[in-house]
Amino acid sequence: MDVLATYHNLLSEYGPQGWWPRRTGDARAGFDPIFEILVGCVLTQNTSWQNVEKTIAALYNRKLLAPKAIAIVRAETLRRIVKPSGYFNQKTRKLKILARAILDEAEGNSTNFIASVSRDALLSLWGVGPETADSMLLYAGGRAEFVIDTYTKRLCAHHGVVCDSYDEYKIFFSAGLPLDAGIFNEYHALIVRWGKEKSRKHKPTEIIGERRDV
DNA sequence: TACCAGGTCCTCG
DNA sequence: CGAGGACATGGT
Repeated sequence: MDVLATYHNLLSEYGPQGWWPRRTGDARAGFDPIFEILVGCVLTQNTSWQNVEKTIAALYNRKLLAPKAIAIVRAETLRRIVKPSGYFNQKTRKLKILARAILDEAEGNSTNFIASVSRDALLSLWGVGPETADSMLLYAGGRAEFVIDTYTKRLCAHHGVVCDSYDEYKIFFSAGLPLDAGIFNEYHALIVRWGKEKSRKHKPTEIIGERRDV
């Protein structure tokens, strides 16, 4: 599997996917666009983005897209808002913990937090595993950390590549690409797009990308 | 009606 | 350490 060639093939097949960061950048009161990304990373764990959007919109409407607001809002209130995203008990706790970390370690400044936090520090937070940590660092922090998810593993398997661990997949992709956060960002989004396309019924898997294996 | 969705944690062998 | 189960809602 040629990692870079596969990227170009996916990009030409699907075009840019327009993930984070978004362009909505005006800093209205109670709205922190970087924090929104961090929240999205948690909420989308094993959950469709469509469901996550309901929660993000509700948080926005209630001016809760900021660490301080999440830290002080009643857990029961937050639980109801998180509900459409599933796992609402766990995710409510995860958001509270994340917000508290940003307050404690960066005075509530999400941009400073994600710019200075180590990957290990993120992983030490309850509810942040390797994929969530890398998503945060890549999409909120603009750092070149490749994100591995189930679709990524499927794409590899599709090309006859199987690794033993998250870290091995990550090394496999990182080693095959320029260390460019923009490429990592778009590539992961394209892989998700590919995975969705592929899993659709009535639409058999198409071979996308190189097959220089065998 | 089942299965799946941009995973993680906990428990057990 | 790896496998297996729990967590929960909404769309198809």
